[in-house]
Amino acid sequence: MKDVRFPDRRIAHLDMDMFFAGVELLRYPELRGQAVVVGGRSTPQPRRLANGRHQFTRLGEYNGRGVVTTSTYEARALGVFSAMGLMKSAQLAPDAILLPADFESYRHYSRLFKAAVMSIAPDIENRGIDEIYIDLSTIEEDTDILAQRLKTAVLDSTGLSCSIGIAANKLLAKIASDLDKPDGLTIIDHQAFQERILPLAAKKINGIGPKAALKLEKLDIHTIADLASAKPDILLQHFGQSYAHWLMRVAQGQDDRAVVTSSTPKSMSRETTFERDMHALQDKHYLSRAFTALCERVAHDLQQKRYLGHTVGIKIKYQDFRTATRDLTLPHPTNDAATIRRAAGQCLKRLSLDQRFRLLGVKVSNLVHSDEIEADPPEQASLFS
DNA sequence: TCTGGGGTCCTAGGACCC
DNA sequence: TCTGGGGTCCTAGGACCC
Repeated sequence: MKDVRFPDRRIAHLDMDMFFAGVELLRYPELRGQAVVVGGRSTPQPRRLANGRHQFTRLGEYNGRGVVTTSTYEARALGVFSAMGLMKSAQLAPDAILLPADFESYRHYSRLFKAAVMSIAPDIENRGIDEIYIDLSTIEEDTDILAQRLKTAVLDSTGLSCSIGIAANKLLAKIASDLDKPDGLTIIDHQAFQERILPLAAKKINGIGPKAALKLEKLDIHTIADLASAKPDILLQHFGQSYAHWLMRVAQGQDDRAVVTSSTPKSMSRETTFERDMHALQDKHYLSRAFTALCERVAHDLQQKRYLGHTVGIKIKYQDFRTATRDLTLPHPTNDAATIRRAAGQCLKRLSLDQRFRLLGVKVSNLVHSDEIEADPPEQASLFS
């Protein structure tokens, strides 16, 4: 049975509700209903007391660098959101509970909810740990019933709620999933597009970030409706040709991107922000060890996933937040820590290191899967020996 | 003591090749 | 020797997303 609201495709976007914090609440149910924040680089684990209860860290006790990874709705009500500096959020909500992030656990629950969805609708596209697109076009089932079944499957498999948006394409499904959070189910047909999408701020569109939004504001374009009725000349004048055309299309709710069910990685990287800003000479020994450790972690990641990379790159973020990158393409792909370390060292020499920096990163890109690599050809020398 | 870590994609210039 | 156009790879930076 085709749903008349989706004559062409029927795409869902499923977004877990405050995912990391939700997983933590499964572990510490006594925190339910409280302002809880997950994040921090040096956040201690809660201590288990003799009486079986836990002793938690309060946000106000935190000292150091780091940002909020996620927060419960109660914490958001106090103004504490993802990506906010912990020191700043501590001023807003000193009594909020602070928990360390446990990505191992989040990945576990991520696998659970994705498997639950795939048991009903196999065509999913991963968009990170806590959200997916689902192509429902080929499933013969009423949209509302199908969506409810998906939500129930996710809840049964994880104990966590999610929000689902359904529309004729990914663009609108994504916006829709955010409209009735938490535990939302939002279906966007033509009428809902007019009534609920057009009045939204332009930056609600995935792909219009802070920079583009600011430029649009200056052109007196605030909502998606404003964007839809903007003069093409104006957009072409202020944005590149291709971005301007994309803006015009998305403002009409048009998007024909496919749901991509499999993809191969393009790069793997590791980076670290130091507790304090580093100086290349004064902190030479510490930095050398940290640099090598990053290379080893990248190499380990590559080996585990069975990839090799042709290009090794580094990233530095200076005191003043300027970032600089350098990279080097090698004659042969590698996943060897020492080889990566040597190449990264070459890159580092090409950067100015007189200013202190707060972050150092190592990246390997131009990846090939080890299955695709032929056995090493015989060395030239051996041909003549 | 504001501002993490892991990614993707796009643009643009220069080298190099045909 | 000059002229030109197209294509690909490499490098650096930046916007954006979760």
